Amino acid sequence: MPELPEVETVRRSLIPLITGKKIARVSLYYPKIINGDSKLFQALLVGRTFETIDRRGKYLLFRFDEHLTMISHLRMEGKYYLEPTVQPHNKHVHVVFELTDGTSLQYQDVRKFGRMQLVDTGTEAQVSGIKLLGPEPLSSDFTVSAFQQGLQRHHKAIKPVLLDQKVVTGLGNIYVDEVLWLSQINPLTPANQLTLAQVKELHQQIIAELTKAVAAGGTTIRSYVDASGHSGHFQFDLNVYGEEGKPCPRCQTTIVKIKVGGRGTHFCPHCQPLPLGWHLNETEDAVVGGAHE
DNA sequence: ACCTAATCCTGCATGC
DNA sequence: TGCATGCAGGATTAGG
Repeated sequence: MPELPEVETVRRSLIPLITGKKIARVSLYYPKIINGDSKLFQALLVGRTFETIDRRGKYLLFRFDEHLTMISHLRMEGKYYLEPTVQPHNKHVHVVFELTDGTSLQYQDVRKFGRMQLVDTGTEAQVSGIKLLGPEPLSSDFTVSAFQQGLQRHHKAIKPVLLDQKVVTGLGNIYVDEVLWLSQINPLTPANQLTLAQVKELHQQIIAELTKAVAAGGTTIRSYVDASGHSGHFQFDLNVYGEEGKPCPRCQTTIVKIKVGGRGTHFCPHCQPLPLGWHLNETEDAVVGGAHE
């Protein structure tokens, strides 16, 4: 599931493969991947040359000549790679960008959740999905005070607040669980109840963790690979995600998995104690209230 | 305005 | 073995 480090790794690995190449034709095998008019999408890309790729949060921004930008979100399992021919690699390839040199850039997405759309370069910031994104966590915009102000506006649990991309963008389910463990903050803690010390710690851990994960080429769980087919290495640095039932690397207490905001959530009940008033019942659901029956 | 649940999809794991 | 069921989840949308 690509989060910021994986999307960034895709961006970096894809740039040298496609820069300067020209599109001869676009084949669509699942038009729903395209937001807006899919015929227009195909027509506008013919004759365009890839210039570079930028990134905003988890969105890739493919830059072409003629002020054209293709916004692409990989969602769960989207992948790009270069094929030596124009034939689709397999049944999960939904978009083929045929290049004038006889090769093709192919987009594969087993779950068909990914989306692409074309905009005039420079207008991408107004597109829904990008418009409301919070600061880039690895940029100077992501300050402690901006982070604190963002958290202050939410009284729901910190986990869904970090997932919704508005306070800070780029974190997904894996890295949220990891940074909360690193910061020793329970995922159910109301965002506006974090102490200043906790906000500072979380801010620093988000930056440190994402920086390390980018350097490791991302995290490969299930299926992620970059544009050259390489797996990431950061899965070996995970402490809680997917580790339910195993000992916490810090205190040896058994890691538990619960649902928070509808998402699987891993944490250490000792290092990340539940907020006041919460407890886990026998099926490890987090519930509010006393243990009385 | 706020929050939760359902939605989209497929592959894989589980259970009978 | 085969079939049904459930689970995974990012972002959007529908509903309360």
